[in-house]
Amino acid sequence: MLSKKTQYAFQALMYLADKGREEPVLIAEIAKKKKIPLKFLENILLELKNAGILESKKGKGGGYFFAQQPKDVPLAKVMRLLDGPISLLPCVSLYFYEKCKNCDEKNCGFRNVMSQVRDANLKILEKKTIADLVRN
Amino acid sequence: MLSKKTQYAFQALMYLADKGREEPVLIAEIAKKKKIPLKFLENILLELKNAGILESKKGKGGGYFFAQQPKDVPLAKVMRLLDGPISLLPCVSLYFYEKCKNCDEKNCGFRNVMSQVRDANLKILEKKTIADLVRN
DNA sequence: CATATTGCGTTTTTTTAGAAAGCATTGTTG
DNA sequence: CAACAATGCTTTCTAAAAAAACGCAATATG
Repeated sequence: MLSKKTQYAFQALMYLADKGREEPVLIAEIAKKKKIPLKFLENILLELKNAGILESKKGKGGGYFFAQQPKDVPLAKVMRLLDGPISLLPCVSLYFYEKCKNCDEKNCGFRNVMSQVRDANLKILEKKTIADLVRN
Repeated sequence: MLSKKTQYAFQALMYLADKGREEPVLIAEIAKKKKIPLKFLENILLELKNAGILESKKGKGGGYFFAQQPKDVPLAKVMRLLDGPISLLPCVSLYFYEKCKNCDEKNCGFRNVMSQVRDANLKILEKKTIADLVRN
């Protein structure tokens, strides 16, 4: 399951995508509309900013907005950023790989199936973007 | 990611499947061979037994063995039992469904994509069984 | 300068994962 | 039936992670 953090992130991103990139949106506005704890959301948005997905402006008239187009932000990117691996096992992860002690990879039936699962997931999550979440 | 618990469970099930259903295997043997903490494994096997996947015999010559054929135990069953939902969101889960507050399901783009992900996962995890993990 | 807003390190609280302990129960065998 | 060999089950502990809150610093605007 996705963590609350990642779920909140998607809610916020959908809200921002819906608003367009023209004028900044207040953290407080997003928090209120999407019912997300303010300070928690603050941290989430900051992470999204540091990852280059969002941009922010301080002071009056400030707020958050997309740094790139929503259609260029795959869901997989957001999930990896906030939740870590998409794979079900470390030994099949592309971005968070860890060697599997005690198992001869390549001949491990378990690993093979989990690779299939990863591929099936990525096929969707790398292709679908934030833009796909907002067009109804 | 799968929890350690579920990973251990699959290791143990693979070991048992490999041994055949004829004679019981000691918890201690599995724990040693697969390097799983003994008492933790005890609990895991017990859960698998209570779910009807394994069977056990006490006393001398006792141990664990499959209650049904490994080819009749889909991976999804084990995962749901020990880790809960396979879906990424409660509102798309078939077995652990929870209503999504604040979102008009059916028209929620996020939910729709997550449903696709769930289906892609289940297509594999419901079809593949323990037997598929052990044949090399 | 006053005000509005994000930035960010710290701390707190809650939940979950992982594991260990200990005794109860059941089965086997001589 | 005694002794031993296993699993059964409840409880407890610990550590890590997730979720959230706090407070002040930094920065932009008018």
